[in-house]
Amino acid sequence: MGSRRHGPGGRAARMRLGVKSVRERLLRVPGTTREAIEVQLALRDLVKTDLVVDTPGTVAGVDVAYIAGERISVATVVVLRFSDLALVESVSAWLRTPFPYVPGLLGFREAPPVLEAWERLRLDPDMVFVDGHGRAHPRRFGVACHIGMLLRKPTVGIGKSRLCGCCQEPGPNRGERADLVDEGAVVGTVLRTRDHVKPLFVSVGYGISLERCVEWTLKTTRGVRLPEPLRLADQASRKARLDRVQRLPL
DNA sequence: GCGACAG
DNA sequence: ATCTTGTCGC
Repeated sequence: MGSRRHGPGGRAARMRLGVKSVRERLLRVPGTTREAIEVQLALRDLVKTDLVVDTPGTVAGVDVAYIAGERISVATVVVLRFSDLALVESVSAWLRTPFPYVPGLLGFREAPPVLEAWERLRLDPDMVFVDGHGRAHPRRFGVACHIGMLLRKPTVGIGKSRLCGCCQEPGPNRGERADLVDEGAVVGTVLRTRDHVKPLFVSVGYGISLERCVEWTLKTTRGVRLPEPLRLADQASRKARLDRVQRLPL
């Protein structure tokens, strides 16, 4: 129990900010892009990779849809049983969109509505899949890190297209991969989840290793390119969006 | 100055 | 992300 092994993500960093302050910074709507970037730089080194993780019992998928020219955000969280990927819970919440879309600052836009939905959950998922990059981000703090740190859950970031970094073309078959390298660092894995289909960009969101992220991504993907938690979240998200339009038309 | 740029 | 019809293919 020495005071030795406290890296950048440990006690020292938390004492500089305070865990409460971290939550506030993650949820406060920045007034400028400059301010948003400063928050990311202050929190990037608090992204843990060593949370205690057993094989998850349940896994969540989160996604956000937009209405009326993006003025309203509809967030959805689905929960699946890890063993058979059966859907066991689905909740949604809508919010006035808090922040514009700016590449690299997606977390400030999607975290508020996602938290709103998350708090309506009856279950407490063991891990989370987020639709967007984690550390495969110019400042190593993509939306998956933002949401993972907020929820304090092992989180995987899944991007459908590249935000930063370079990579070789992975082999053509499911399971084949290539490192995603940005400024000399491996920030993610370009992973083929289906034969001859465009690969996904997998990266650490929060709490776990990149290897574990890849493992869980493959274990939750069947038949289609996207992992089941995200496929179902995407599907439920569109339904929730339609429900919202019909109830409170614009 | 020009191109790149998650969802 | 969203706006949008049909269409080519397994």
